[in-house]
Amino acid sequence: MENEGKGLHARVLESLGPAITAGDYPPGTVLRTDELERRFDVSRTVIREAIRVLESMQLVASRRRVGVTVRPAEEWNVYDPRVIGWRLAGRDRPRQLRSLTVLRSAVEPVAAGLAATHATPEQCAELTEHAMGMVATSRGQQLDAYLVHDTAFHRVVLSASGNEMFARLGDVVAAVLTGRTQHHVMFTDPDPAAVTLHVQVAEAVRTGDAERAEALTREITLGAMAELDVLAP
Amino acid sequence: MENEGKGLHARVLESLGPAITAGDYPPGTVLRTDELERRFDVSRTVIREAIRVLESMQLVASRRRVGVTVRPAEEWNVYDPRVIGWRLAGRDRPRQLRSLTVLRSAVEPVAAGLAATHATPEQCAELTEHAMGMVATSRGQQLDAYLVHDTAFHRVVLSASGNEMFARLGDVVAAVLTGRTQHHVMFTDPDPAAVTLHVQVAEAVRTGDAERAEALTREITLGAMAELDVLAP
DNA sequence: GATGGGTAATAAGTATGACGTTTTCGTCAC
DNA sequence: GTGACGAAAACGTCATACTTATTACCCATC
Repeated sequence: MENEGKGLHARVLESLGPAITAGDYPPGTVLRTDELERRFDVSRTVIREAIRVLESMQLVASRRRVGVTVRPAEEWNVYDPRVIGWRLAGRDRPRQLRSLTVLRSAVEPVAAGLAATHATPEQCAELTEHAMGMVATSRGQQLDAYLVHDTAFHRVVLSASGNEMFARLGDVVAAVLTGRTQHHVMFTDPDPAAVTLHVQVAEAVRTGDAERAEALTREITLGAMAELDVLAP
Repeated sequence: MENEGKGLHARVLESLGPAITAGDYPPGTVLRTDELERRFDVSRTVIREAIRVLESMQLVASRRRVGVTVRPAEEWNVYDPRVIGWRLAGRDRPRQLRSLTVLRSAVEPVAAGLAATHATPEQCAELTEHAMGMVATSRGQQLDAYLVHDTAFHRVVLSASGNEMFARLGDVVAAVLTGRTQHHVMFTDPDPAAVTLHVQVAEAVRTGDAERAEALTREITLGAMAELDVLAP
């Protein structure tokens, strides 16, 4: 484990969080703090702080005289980056990947459209740079390098939209793209059509063509949706 | 204050959270725990638990020898319901309202399209029911009753999409709609065209016409975006 | 036998004092 | 001026005692 230097409560969190989000504790399960104390061999302070964080993610609810009860999945803060990470690492990774891809397909086109009217010259430059990078690494099993440019590209688009809520989805998109690459088994090069679309998006944003940027990005995300049946069965 | 029966740490949270998200403490400001102890007249335990929660929202970072430092707004967990609530209640309410409306305009059309193929008969019934309710309350200063049906309608759409990430945005949309009504000064009745659109969306979802449901919902959200300049200057 | 109230048990909430640990900053020697 | 060493400051952890809300059980009453 790499739990050095993070504080004990973080260690407890990294154990309980994944377990709960993986469904190891069905909704309604009660966890008593003194039991957790013994299980992790830490003080009440530590357990309580971990519980507070889980509570703030709506993963559990703490009630007097009854204990810490696990809440049903519908009530979780599914936008919490840690919850997303835990679920992506756990059992229902396919389900989570689908959810995120659908979310992405809704958000990114709109973000690209906004970027076309809000992007700074620097952001436009970054965009074309990464699009070029994607072209350069799209052949010959350079999937790792390709992924770097791909995630950077989409991060810039979301950021350039000027909407803070969109910008914060950069990590989500990065996770989806990384997940896609991991499952691609490192053999097939990226779809050339997709690469071209990215170049065109960069151009549309640079020229301020919002409608075109949106439509092109929608094509990209539609492609991601199409891959989904192979990717997350 | 209505902080009865919620625990002391929640009281501290409800004081610090709004203050931080309102920008009362510029990024980099340090809060020392012993100072907070005295300020709120509670024990370290309570302060520490509140800090842990703020830390999990990425509002602050706690570092040894230096204290609890306020993080820049770009790093906040802006999807945390409490953060959203605090910001909506605070100084940059207009900004937050814009962000959320844009997010909504991206998500809801896609959600409606998915709902057209995923909605259960019960959900279709609820949809038409609330659309009818909107029609019935759209005239004669019944804005409160109208709002109830409006929020319920959009909640069902998001829920019927079958995407958990969309479903969790129900509260966000409700907040936006409520905010809109509050600023409408209770004099002008809802736009009849918008009401008609809702009825048509309900019908499109019921008949499984995804494209139509999406397009109609996009018109609704475009209307919301248009209102924005008056609403959140 | 069902109902209602009171009481005791239980588990979380709070307070406090002591100690550990890391990080920073200042000082001192070189 | 540079380096290393050490002390101080703040959070981190632990142990313990005490408080409080909630539940469940028991007993009396109807």
